[in-house]
Amino acid sequence: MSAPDRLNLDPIAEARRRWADHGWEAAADGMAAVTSLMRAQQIALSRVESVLRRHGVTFARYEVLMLLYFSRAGSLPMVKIGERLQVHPTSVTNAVDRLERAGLVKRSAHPTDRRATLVELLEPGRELALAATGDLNAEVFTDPGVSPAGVTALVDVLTEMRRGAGDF
Amino acid sequence: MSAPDRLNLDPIAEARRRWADHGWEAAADGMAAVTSLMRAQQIALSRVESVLRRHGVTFARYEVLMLLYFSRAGSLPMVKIGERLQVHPTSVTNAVDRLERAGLVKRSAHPTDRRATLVELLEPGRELALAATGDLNAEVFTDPGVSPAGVTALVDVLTEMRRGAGDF
DNA sequence: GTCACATAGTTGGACGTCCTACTACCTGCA
DNA sequence: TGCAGGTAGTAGGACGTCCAACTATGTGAC
Repeated sequence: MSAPDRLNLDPIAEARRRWADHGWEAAADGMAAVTSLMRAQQIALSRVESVLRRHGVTFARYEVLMLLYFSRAGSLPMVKIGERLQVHPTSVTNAVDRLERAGLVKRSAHPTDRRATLVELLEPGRELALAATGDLNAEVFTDPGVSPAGVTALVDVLTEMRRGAGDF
Repeated sequence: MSAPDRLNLDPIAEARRRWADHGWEAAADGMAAVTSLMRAQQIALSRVESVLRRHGVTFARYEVLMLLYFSRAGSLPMVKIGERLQVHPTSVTNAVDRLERAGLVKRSAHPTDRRATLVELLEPGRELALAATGDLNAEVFTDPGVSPAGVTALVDVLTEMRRGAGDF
């Protein structure tokens, strides 16, 4: 081939250029940021899920297990789980259903509020959480795919974004 | 209350601290980065979807429309769409099914490869893409929720991450 | 030329997320 | 004390994503 055998360009950089070319300069950077975020999350989630799959859980369920693991009593009301993880109540119901069916957690009555349901971490759940964390730490978190400086910058920017969205 | 009326702390910063306390220092930053990414994506997607809902499309389908809008011929093979958007072929089938049912795109035969299917942008799809982009630019992309410097830093870090993952 | 292998697209299923709607229960105000 | 309004949790449904499996078609090596 006479043309420089140019491999694929970055699709997001291309989109950003097209945005600018169409007179949308003011929005081009934001578009690139949002689109990058979508794709990077997909990449990170995929890496995480491939590790967790060996343990028979998904990231959503793993997060529930870790939340319970770190909780003082080893149990939390459903609504607290939803608040901490920033997900819809029905997503908590879904995750707890599956964790309970797998024998990793147990639902029990709240001692004072009969509307509420406590989710309690069972021993198999605790063991799975620790084992999965070991693998995640070794295979993903110690090298998340960006330089240490990039990691810091990333967390800082996203913290700003989350705070602006009212996350905390 | 005598205690400093401390509002909710950042759940991710808390998790990071717990990670360090448990002897997982080497992984704590990576964990925080990945978790931040998950949550920030959810926030961004939510903002985008709330705008697109008015136009009757989702972000996945909007991306297909824009890809066709920017394509030279106004049409692309399914597989090309999947490659550019980095999604599974079945996700493309799903999105094109719905776009076609809505009269926004049309499937047609590929002129030389009988295995392939071309997706062609129809006039209503082109108009919807432009109108939705106008709203997205005005309501999300011009102010994505982080400072301009943050936007640049974010895109840079995520580009590094995507390149490392073999995205382009 | 043929056949093994690769590629394009679809179908069916699992899973997570959200939304709407609904039941059960709690709480504060009149 | 009693009722209105808020809160906890669940059911059903829409949607996107992936995976596994399958059909149809293209291609290269023998």
